[in-house]
Parts: sequence; structure tokens; C-alpha cells
Amino acid sequence: MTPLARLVQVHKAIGHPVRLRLLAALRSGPLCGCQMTVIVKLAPSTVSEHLSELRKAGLVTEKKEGRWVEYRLSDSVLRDGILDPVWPALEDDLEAKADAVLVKELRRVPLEELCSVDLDLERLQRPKLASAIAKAARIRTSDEAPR
Amino acid sequence: MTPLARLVQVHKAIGHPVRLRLLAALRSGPLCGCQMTVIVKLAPSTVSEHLSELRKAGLVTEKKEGRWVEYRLSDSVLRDGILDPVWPALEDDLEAKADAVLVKELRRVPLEELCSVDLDLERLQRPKLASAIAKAARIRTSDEAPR
DNA sequence: ACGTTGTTTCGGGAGTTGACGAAATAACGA
DNA sequence: TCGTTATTTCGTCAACTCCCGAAACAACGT
Repeated sequence: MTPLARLVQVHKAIGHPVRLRLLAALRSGPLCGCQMTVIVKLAPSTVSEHLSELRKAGLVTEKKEGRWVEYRLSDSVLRDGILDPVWPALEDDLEAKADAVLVKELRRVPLEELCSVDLDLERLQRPKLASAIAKAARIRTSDEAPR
Repeated sequence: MTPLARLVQVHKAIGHPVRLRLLAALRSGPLCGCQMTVIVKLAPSTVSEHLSELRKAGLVTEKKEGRWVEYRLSDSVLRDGILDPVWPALEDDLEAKADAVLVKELRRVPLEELCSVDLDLERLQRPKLASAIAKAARIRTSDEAPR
């Protein structure tokens, strides 16, 4: 793959709202796939495909951790600074800020508890899920967000 | 348009080989549309649409100069450094380097002369023009890397 | 006025992307 | 073992992208 084709792949990966939100969510630390589905509220298969594209572009790495796959920003992202110009813009974005709040809450919920939340039928509805998570989060308030 | 949507628009614009080559070509100075069609060897209408997308993304600006439209990298590109991480990678790219040589040659040809090349319409929009330029530049005949 | 040239817009066709659900796979726990 | 849960792969379909040529538009020279 030529350097130009590589650049195209990377920027195509960045150039999608869902993938950009996933990258932003990972900025505060690693997350597993099921957490990401909660954040962007899409079907697990869709999120998996987005993450696969980010991995192929070298933007995230994945590590199998028991039942879950832990995703994190790749070293090259931090080293090459390819995303450095995007973070400041996201500071002013309402959706990105809401995501950041949700991510922070999610990190306080142990994965076992998060997965036990009954999603019912409507994955698309945010308030119910968010309140369920918030309720679960109120029970546990010990961990602190990394980095 | 939200900051996130704006970022997506910018990176989608960058995430295409032709548009990336156009941006790279503009790095050495302003160019007009007809010069760009020579560089990327696509129909004028196609190049126009690519440039329109780059303009809507705020990456290039255009200024009408007589019959020609002069495109150049926008101030914000240079200010925000959104493209700073891409230039080093293009240094290693064969196609980008060949483009750079051709651009250098093109800049020596006055626009009136470039446009005066007789272009009867066989096959692609202006093969005769392209070959004439290639002959002058002596580079475009040997960049078929097989594999 | 007219023809020429550079550029843009429009319509369409081939190919790609993004979303889903269903099914398959992997790992835990009872 | 079996059932549950997280994740991936696959088939499908709607929507979009990219490229083209034709036509329209804009500006120059004669």
C-alpha cells in the first residue's frame, strides 16, 4: 500500500461521525465494544465494523480480555499526532461533550454490571438506557478515569 | 453545522486520492483548474467537483482571474495545521513525487501557451494535451510500477 | 456580434458505504 | 455439559460517491 493510499485510508476512517465519536471516546482511556454500542447507540455488528475499519487504518488497537475486546487509541495516533488538530474542535461540540459525560459514567460501571442492564427492545432510546446506567452508576462510585 | 460535522466534512474531503493529490499540488503555490486536470488526468467536470468539495470543506479558496479560476490552499489550512501530518507521508509516495515534478514543469508554461495546445477530443478529455506536457516534462511515461 | 476556452451544473450509471438482523464464533459461569 | 454474553461475519438493501459527457455559463479575443 502506497503512502498516499495509506493517508486516504486513515482520513476516510476519520471522516465519519460515528467513528470520530468512537475515537473521541477512546481518548479518555480504553473501552470495550459493548460500551461503545451504548455510546453511539447502534447495532453491535455496526459498531464492530466501524472499529474494524479504525483498526485497519491503524488508529486503534484491540486486545482480547476475557469475554470482552478492549479497544484503545494506537500508539501511532499519539506519536504522529494525526488527530491532534481534531481534539480542539470537539471541545465545542455538543454531541461530543454529551458523549464524554456518558463515557465518564460508563467507566464507573463495572462491565459485569453494565452487561446485566436489560436493554429491552429499544436500543435506539437513549433516556431509558442512560438513566439505567446512571442508576447503576450511583451504586458504585469508586474508580477514577485514566489519563 | 456542528464542529463534529465540520470535522467529518474536512476529513472526508482529504480522504480521497485525487483530492489529496490536488492539495499536495497546491502546496507549492496556486494553480488554475485546467492545470489540475492535466495533473490528475480526469475530466474537467470531475476535477471541478473535487475542487468544489475541497472549497466547501474550507481547504482551498478560489479567485476568479480572467478566464481562469485560481485555487490555493486556504489560510485556515496553514493556520490550523490540519494537513501538517500528511505532508511528510507524501514525501515517500511515488505518485505524489511524480505529481510534484509535473507541477513544477507546469508552472513554467504560461497559461496561454498551455491552453493553446491543440486538443482534439479522442478518448479522455485531453490526451494530446497531457502527452504534450508529458513530453515536455519527460516524466509521465515511466511511472507504471507493475505488481 | 461571434467563436474559443475555462469552468460549473446536471443526469445517469457503476461501484462503494453504512446500517440492520441472522447466524456463527469465543469465552465465561453455573 | 449447557446457557449467556460479547463480538464477528455475512447477506441485503437504501443511500451515497465518483466519474463521465452534455449542456450551460463566463470571459476573453477577433
